[in-house]
Amino acid sequence: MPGYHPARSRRAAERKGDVRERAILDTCAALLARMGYEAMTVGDIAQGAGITRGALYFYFGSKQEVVTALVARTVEQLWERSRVTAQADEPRQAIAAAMRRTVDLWNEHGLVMRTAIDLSLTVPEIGELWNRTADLFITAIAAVLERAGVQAGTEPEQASAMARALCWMIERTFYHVSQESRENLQQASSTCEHIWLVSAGLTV
Amino acid sequence: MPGYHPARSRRAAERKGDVRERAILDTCAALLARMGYEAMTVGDIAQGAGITRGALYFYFGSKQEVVTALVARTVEQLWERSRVTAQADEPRQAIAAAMRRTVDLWNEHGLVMRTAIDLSLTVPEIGELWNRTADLFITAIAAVLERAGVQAGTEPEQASAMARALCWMIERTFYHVSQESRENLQQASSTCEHIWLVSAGLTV
DNA sequence: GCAAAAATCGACGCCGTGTAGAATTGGAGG
DNA sequence: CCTCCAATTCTACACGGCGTCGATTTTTGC
Repeated sequence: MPGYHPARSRRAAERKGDVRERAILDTCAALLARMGYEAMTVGDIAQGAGITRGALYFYFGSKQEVVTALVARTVEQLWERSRVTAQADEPRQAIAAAMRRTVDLWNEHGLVMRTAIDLSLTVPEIGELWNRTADLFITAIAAVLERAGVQAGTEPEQASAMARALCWMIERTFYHVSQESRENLQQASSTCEHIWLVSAGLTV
Repeated sequence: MPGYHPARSRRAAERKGDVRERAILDTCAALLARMGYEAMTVGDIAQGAGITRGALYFYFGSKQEVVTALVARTVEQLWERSRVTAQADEPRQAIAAAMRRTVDLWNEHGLVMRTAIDLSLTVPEIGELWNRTADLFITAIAAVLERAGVQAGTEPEQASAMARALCWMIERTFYHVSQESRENLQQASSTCEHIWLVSAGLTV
């Protein structure tokens, strides 16, 4: 494209900075795993990415912004995947499939998801991101419940309210158990699935 | 020994320091409510308690220790109360009573409990405290499930595993909703109660 | 009333954050 | 090849919070 006008901004095409930016986020994820949010210092991230603190502040305004970007990157993958996923129409299968996907999700992104949950309170930006993600799940759960015969609505015994509670149950259960072994995660998943089934009125 | 610096050791009855210590914890709770853990500085707590930072460090070794003490104080009240509470023997009533007590609990101590949950990861001491508290609840829930006919055991569809998931559901639901209104808290409680009932096989 | 212990203070050093401005690189155009 | 502008990087600095130390004042026990 000879007549290509970049006009402005780094978004032209793969500047050096884009690579660095990714390197920073990757390093951040690694350090997050190794020593946790509090202990991780901006200097550590910079060093890990092969630059100095000063250079890092060219890309991100603060430590929080770095982590927010990391969470955003991860969460967008989730949204992407959930948009693609087809909805099975038989409730029992839908529930089983959903729990299987959830296990994969936490196996792959457990660390970042835990961090997102931890920082939801202190970093409003991350809280917003995570809320939107949770709402996706709640809506999906509610849809399954309704298809299984639970009355729609937000009253305590209706689909929306129950979906919200079930979502928190799953989130918290996986949050805890994903810090342990994968076997436990599978077990916990089965338990959640069972409660979800029973709540949908699908008792054996 | 001039170099002797006890961070926290007194055991004769009601020294002046005991009053101060309580004042510090009370101030800490107030500040926690007004501006949250991160924003709250050791200087703020000291000032609120009418002393200087230096003096505060005579009572507590760090900001974390202060909050840990606050959580410990609150949590001990919970243990006290749960020990006193009689166990109703009819499952339906037991569940209703438990949820009623949970609502009271979160209305009264919601702030500190939320803080405890938030800091469970970063402050091991607090995590330990909160885990022990959660175990109390899990055991209680499991007992009710078993009395309602759910098979005892830790396999996915047995009482212990289900109790754990239900506990996390309740914790997380109340955690979120206790930051909002009391009406919502009542609603959420009903939802949790319903799911608990259904999980116990007590449908309608 | 008088030592010893308890409690308080003010100042210091450390570390991490975020900012400013100077210095370097890299690629498009003459 | 040289130049210029923007992108990128660095070094140095100021700020603020944390935890420590030694000195000082207040209580407490006898």
